[in-house]
Amino acid sequence: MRIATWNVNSLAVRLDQVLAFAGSARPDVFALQETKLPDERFPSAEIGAAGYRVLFSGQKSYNGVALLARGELLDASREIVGEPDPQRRWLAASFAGVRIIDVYIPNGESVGSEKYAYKLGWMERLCQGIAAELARHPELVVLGDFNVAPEPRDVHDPRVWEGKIMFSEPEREALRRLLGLGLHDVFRRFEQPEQEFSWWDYRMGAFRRNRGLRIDLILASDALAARCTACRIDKQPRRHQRPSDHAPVIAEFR
DNA sequence: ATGGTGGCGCGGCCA
Repeated sequence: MRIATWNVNSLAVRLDQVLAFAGSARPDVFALQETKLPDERFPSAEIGAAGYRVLFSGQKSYNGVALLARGELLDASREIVGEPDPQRRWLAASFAGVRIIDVYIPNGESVGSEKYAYKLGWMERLCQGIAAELARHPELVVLGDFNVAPEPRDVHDPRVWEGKIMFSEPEREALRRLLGLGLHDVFRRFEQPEQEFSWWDYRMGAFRRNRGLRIDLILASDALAARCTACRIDKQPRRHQRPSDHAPVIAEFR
């Protein structure tokens, strides 16, 4: 099974890039974030014509998550259990016996802001929600845009980013608590190039200078991580005309 | 340098 995740920063703008990537990488399950589309505008027909079934949980202008799959998606959930949230950031479903949870963790704006408090609260609720899902589904993947770089090697310059949004200690601690449920960042189970990132700011030539962060993650439960055979970031789409600011991440499971 | 680039949608918010 091949699983991919990509923050597309507007599916309306990036639909052709999504279909091109799906056609070449051919993921069985493809999680999208920041679709920025209300459900009535979701391009189900175009994606269906490419051979994917779809689930989506969108809103106008902001947020929005979607799951594309080459087969049935069962037992869909659009809210963390017991945690209604008007911001569409969670979409879970089961595919071929594997629980797939697509998340778009809040950005948090800046350390100490109201949005930062919302982010830390959301991550705490996420941890509870994933614990509940894990209790029912031992084979589970949590993937998406986490808006947190786990370790210094996931940041182009840790001295610059220390204490900043996406690399502050409370955010990394919240991510460690999530991993502590029995999840594995599968990217780090394989040899990887140094300075390998998944997001680069649009400004200041950050991509050209590889000033990025690795904030797009695929986390697998113990049972599933044991079956992971590869994980990589595909930087090619970030080189396109009108790119997303994120690159897709792909993992293989036997 | 509180900048800069991009999406949404048409002023200002969000990332």
